[in-house]
Amino acid sequence: MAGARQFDESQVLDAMMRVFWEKGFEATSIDDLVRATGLQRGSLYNAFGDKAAMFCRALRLYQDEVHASHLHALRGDDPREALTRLFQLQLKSARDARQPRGCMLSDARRICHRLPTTAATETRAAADELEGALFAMFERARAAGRLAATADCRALARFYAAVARGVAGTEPGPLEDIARIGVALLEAA
Amino acid sequence: MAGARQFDESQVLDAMMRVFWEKGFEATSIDDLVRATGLQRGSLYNAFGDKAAMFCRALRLYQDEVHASHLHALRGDDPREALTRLFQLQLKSARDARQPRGCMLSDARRICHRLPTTAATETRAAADELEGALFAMFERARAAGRLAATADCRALARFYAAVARGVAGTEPGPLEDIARIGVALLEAA
DNA sequence: ACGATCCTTGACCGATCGGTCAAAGCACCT
DNA sequence: AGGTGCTTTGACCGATCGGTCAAGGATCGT
Repeated sequence: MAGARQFDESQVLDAMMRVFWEKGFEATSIDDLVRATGLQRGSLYNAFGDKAAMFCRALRLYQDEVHASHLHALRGDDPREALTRLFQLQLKSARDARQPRGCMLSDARRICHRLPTTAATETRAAADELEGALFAMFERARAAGRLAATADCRALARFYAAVARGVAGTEPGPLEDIARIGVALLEAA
Repeated sequence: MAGARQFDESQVLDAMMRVFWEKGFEATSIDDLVRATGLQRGSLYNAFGDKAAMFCRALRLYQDEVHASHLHALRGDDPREALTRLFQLQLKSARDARQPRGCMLSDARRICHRLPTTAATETRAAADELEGALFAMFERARAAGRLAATADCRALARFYAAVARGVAGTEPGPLEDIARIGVALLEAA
């Protein structure tokens, strides 16, 4: 019954991530995690620490598996292509019934003042990454002449980051509309 | 000590609304409401019913006091003016330290599947009102020739509703940027 | 004056919360 | 073979959760 680890840590982390992603930090109970992972309470605490630490590990997995692809979509210096890629990723997530709706990061950001200090700063930093990536992309675009020299890259980044936050939980149909408008408006400017 | 109501119901409702607005439905405990209102548990339950009913009443007050002004901002057929008014309202809220950050409605929308049926449908309906008001405004604008005849009013409404959701909790500085871009992009199109 | 009715109060309920711990067991090192 | 060090297990902890209720007091109609 014991001696060495009886479980695959990455599988367990994946299960924990899905629960936190779906229900958020506060609404997720340890019993939820027990059910989802198949592990016992003691094993969870022994392996990860307390609830905040479990959330942190789950959040880090989310960053690596989900958020990283969003940041990667913003590569290059063509804002139209970059935004299209980002919206396409979000559309794919929205259409995938296996994936929880919403964004684990922006949910975490909103409640991070109730998290322990280290978890809070980590969450804040991660949540600000998208705006940073958007800003960098717009700056590359301006340098490449694909954006007016007078364009306010910071403001554009903040705007599209707000759009990205705002589409969390949206159904695929409306999300298609939003993506189309998001790209069209940028082209018009 | 008793006999007739010892409290001003509207004052109590206002206090409850602020708590629910700040912390959300799940993270708000009855004891939080007891502290915020000054009433005892029994009085709260006697006056309003259960926690979901308290939330409903608070949400209705939010609609009347806060959300209604947002819908009113979208009057007329000039999309530039309407959006500017909406963003100005949000900026004013963000600058007002007495008001909680974020939007009680979009927060409620996200967790409404955990509410009782009646509260859930009420919440959903209220949360969809902004997109409806945006749609109506864009249609008036198109009829008045202020928007291209080919403009997709539904898509535009969905897009700006997403922006409005996405700015929840944003600091005044970034919000100014977002408002400026939001209006500028529409003008360019 | 006197019930009837409503409100307030504070104790109380079972359930669940996050977290702990001793007992027991397996695996590895020497 | 026999410790040693880890994991697993399930019972257990105090705190808090949403919700209830009997007791008691104030107000009103009659």
